[in-house]
Amino acid sequence: MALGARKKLVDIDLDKLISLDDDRLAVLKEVEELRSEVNRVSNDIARDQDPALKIQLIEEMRAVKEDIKAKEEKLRSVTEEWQTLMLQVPNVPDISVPEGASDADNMEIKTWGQKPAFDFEPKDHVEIMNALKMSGLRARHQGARLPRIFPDRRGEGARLCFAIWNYAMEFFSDKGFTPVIPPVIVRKQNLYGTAHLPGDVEDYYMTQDGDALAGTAEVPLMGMHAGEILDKAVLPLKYLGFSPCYRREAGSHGKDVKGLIRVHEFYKMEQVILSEASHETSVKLHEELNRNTEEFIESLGIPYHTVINCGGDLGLGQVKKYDIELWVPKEKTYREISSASYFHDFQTRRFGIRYKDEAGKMQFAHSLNCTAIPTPRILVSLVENNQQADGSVKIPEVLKKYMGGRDFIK
RNA sequence: GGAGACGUGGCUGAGUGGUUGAAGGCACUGGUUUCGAAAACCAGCAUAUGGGAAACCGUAUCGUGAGUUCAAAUCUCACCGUCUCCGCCA
Repeated sequence: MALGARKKLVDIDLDKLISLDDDRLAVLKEVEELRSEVNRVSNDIARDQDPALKIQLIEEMRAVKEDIKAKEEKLRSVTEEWQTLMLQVPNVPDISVPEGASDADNMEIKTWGQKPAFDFEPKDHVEIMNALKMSGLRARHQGARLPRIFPDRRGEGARLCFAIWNYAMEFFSDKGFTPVIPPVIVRKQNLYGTAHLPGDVEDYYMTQDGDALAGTAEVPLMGMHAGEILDKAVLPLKYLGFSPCYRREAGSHGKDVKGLIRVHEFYKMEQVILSEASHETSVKLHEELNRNTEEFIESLGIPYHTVINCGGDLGLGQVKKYDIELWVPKEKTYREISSASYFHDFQTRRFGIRYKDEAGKMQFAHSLNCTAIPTPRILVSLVENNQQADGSVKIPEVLKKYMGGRDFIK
């Protein structure tokens, strides 16, 4: 655990946690012994017919009860402290995860596609989309600060989004995913379940009722089966969630804010899987999830590379993560478009999602998730890679039938 | 927004203060029977946690949390949720 935490650069005092746990168990034992006595004597009181003896026993138990109250209070405070620390304990990263502090240390493991060679000066997506009236991108959307209200997509821009959604719906349904349109107003409890919390609460938009707007469909989709005991035969459960996503991006410090790269409100299709509790299965499904999205991007013909995320770039619950990053010609760099991670039973323990195995033993399921497609971020690479000398944008073959059979947006 | 009803194990459904972790049924598991199956009959069958090699024992759990009591599924309060009717809206 200590090595795992160090690899993730998570600062946690495990020795303190262990000693807190010892304290907790010691007090718990005392409380349970006293409760046991009360239970035993209470039964005697019920059975015994002698009124005088009854009164005596009741008096005795009254005193024991006071004792219990004091010890329970101690148990409560120790447990609270213990719980707070427990929630900060990270899942152990896989041995194949490279060391590193930030996304700069992620390792490229694959590249695909031919980067476009333009015989004209290429424009960035803001210029292209403005010229084609695909969005209401204004000056304030091009600055160094992330605008609170983000640009719309209109006309061909809106149509292109629907084309992508429709195509993605078909593509991922064919791979056995059940489409779900989940609620995005979620209880905070669900954010603890997915291990987005405890973290920075400032990252979430909250409602007057204390609920949060989810930053990804992963949150409500995982919550769908909270507390359930699943039939093993239904595993793996594969869902394709489609939802708006809300992120305050409180800690992004003006990074990647230009145009449609990073926005507070976007739409995302997300692959979520609940599987049997087997490391081998998790690994297999993880590769599969990531491959699904790679295939999807390949079918759109956009050059990309895949990286394996380093320890410092992993979330609290993630065992391993791949990011797919698409080529952005104008910036001459790759931009993240997808994240595929698996969690073993880290999330399902918190949600209480279980099933009975062949031996009749209760098991916590494993969970995984991976971006299918985010809009509008995908538009950045799609538009820039497919731009033509005349300012038009070539529509990828697979999207044509959703764009009225046309070849270009002009 | 108004009025009422209700939340019990994988499901269904009894249970209004005292060996009730919880009757009965369904489902499931094992057995008897059968050439095999069905049916029938018999037996078993909640979860978490602490101790134990195990058998087993302790504790907690009847929507959630608090309270009353020697003792709570059962009484009180708050919250969450479901259902029905009315109103409003689409």
